[in-house]
Amino acid sequence: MAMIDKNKIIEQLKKNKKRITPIRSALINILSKNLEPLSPQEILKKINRLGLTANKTTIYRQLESLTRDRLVNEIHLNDRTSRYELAGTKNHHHHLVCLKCKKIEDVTIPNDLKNQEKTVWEKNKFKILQHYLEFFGYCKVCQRKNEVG
Amino acid sequence: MAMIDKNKIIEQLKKNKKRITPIRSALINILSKNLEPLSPQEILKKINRLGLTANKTTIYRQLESLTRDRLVNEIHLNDRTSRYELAGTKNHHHHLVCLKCKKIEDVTIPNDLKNQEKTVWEKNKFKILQHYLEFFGYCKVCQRKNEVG
DNA sequence: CTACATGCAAAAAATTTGCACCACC
DNA sequence: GGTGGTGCAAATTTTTTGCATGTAG
Repeated sequence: MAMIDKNKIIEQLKKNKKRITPIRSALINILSKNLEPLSPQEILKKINRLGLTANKTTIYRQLESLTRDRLVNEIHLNDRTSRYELAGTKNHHHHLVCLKCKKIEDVTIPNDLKNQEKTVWEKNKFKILQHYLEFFGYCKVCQRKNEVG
Repeated sequence: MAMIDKNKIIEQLKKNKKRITPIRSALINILSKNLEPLSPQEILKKINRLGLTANKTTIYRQLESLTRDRLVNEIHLNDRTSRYELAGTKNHHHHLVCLKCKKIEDVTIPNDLKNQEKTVWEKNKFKILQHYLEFFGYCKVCQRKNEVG
């Protein structure tokens, strides 16, 4: 998976009258380099590790703003924090969360949930705009480490 | 959808050396009568409304205990709180979350995600133990209220 | 310059922990 | 009567808000 095209994001930000500040830039960099969705705290740590001292409030506000602009997606896995990943430049995908090592992989599914969504429409007349689908289990590596419990 | 069989739960609780206290009983009652997954606060309010004054700590501990015993499932939708629903007596299902009125419906899908899970296995060699699938959109009622935005 | 961003402090919300007391079984 | 269960207070964690100040465009 190649580096995500940051220019598109910058362009979009300018269009929305958002400035390219050091912190926002770093945040987008971090999200684009990380394959896993990150929590605000994780992002904050990574930013601080770059020498940029950012305040948690700023991170929350950035993430909120970027989510509103649909440049970032907020997702909820089975822990009690929100997680964020770049949107738009990534294709629609789902996550494989390893219950052992906590690693999170992306996965795309051909045709995705078209059939299921059709079923839901027919059954419930519910108009689906989006779905979240997350899988939990054991990754390739952890399956090998003898027992899984 | 009929009333959920509480006897099974009671039985299971006894097997696990858990007592049938008024609060636990009320909690299970509430979860069994509610079609939507509830947050700890919502549960607390409902319990208090029954005249039972319960402490939030107790609710959290009950939910943790019941989740450990697999009598209750903890799920995360797109708000920032955990939600709980009875497990076991309900079949595997998913949720339709209305973005307008916030109502949550259950939905079951024939064959569920068998094909998708097969694909994931073939692609990633990830051993899936469970999945969460939640749909977001507009419910039948809210679709009618002219515009959706 | 000026609208957007940031930092700081403080509040609010969500969750956890310690300890003493209480009550099912 | 002994092992859970509960309440209360306080600590922690997560998220939000208000206000003064800073800075990119």
